[in-house]
Amino acid sequence: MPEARPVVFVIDDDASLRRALERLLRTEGYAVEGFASAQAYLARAPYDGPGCLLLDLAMPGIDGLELQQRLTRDAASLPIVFLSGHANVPESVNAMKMGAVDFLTKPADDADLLAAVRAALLQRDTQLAARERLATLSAREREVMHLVVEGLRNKEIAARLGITEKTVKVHRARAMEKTGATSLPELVRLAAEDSPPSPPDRAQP
Amino acid sequence: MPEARPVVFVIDDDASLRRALERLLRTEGYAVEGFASAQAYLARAPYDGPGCLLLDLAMPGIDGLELQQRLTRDAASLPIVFLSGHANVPESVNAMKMGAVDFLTKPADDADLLAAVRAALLQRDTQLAARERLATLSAREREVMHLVVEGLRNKEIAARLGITEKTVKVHRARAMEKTGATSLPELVRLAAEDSPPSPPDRAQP
DNA sequence: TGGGCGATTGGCCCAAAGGCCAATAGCGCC
DNA sequence: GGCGCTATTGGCCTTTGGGCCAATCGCCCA
Repeated sequence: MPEARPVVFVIDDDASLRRALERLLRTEGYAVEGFASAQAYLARAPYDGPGCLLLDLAMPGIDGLELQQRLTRDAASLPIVFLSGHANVPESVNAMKMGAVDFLTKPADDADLLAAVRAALLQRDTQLAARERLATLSAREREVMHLVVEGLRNKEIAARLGITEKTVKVHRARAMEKTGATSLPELVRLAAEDSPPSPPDRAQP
Repeated sequence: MPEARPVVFVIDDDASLRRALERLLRTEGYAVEGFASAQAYLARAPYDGPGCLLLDLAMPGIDGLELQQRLTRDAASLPIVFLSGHANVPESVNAMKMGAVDFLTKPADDADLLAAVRAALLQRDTQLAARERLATLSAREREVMHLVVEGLRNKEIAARLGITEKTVKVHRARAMEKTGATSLPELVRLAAEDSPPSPPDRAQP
């Protein structure tokens, strides 16, 4: 575990603001990485530990909303807190519909900002806990798990996959064991936390 | 079924705007009820059919956000689409965090408005479908269902409730039958749609 | 007071899910 | 070639979950 401390990725073209945010966040015990543009962030080596994004809306090149869209496409993306100076209502609403954790306006109150970051990191923790447990599953185990969670009986899954019911039982048991789920309902909820690239349940524009 | 057509409740203190919205919505085939204030809406006989709210933010007396908070407290509330003239970003973000379906600004494009209403009604349909199926459950059946969904085995539920495992089986079977769930995972998802007074998963301010 | 409904329980039996031990086969790596 | 991991399958036995029929009891309503 080289990454015990959560990392806040600050993406804002205003250098002085970045520095100010870094100071604030560091004193709270977070690791911070600043980027002057979305491109710079995208160029960074992928990160999949605990953390979140603190993202400016208006930036030269790729703007905040566009970056959000790109990142949200894959499920492994970090929760995003927007921080913007001259945003309008439609932009902020869109960002929220796309799954942003919060949308703050500059100048933001330190307490609000830290609260939003905490909320984002909490969300990330939940995400990671689920993914971590699902990560050790083999492809076949994951496949069986999904069918189980859809409500198919072992017999049906076996037919669907062209294998024996016995084998299904084995994969199913391993999936339960590896994920640590102690009941079917628990597995159902865990699996739900899996694939969800789409934000909660709101309509997409 | 006296209420086949969905009802859009328009709450706005601007009478002429209300009339315009009514015209637009009626031509789309919706039933419309207009109110000049939140109080007027609250005074109306409770409605639990298909429908949604089209709500102005700034109004004398109880404002839109406050009404949303009151309504959101109970799970039976209708989905809300905000429509506001001079809203600022924090207000709109709060509304979204509280579970609003959308937040439009005046003057709103007809197409956007109708799209938002459609999304809200769709959400309502899902809500209703779940509640309708859960409505016929007796208190005991519902109680057992919740424990089942939490992952307890029949034997444990029996001990918890101080009754026989046999009885638990009966309640469980009835719950499945009444809700139409054909598998445990299905029941889990159905029950999740039940109690949720809290908006999806975002942080509450 | 009789009927209907929900809560409880029993008995019987069958189907589904899980646990344990063992064995074979294919693949990639040391 | 051998080791380790995953996929598959078999057999056997136990635990759970469900289905069917039947019976009591308490309560509320016509």
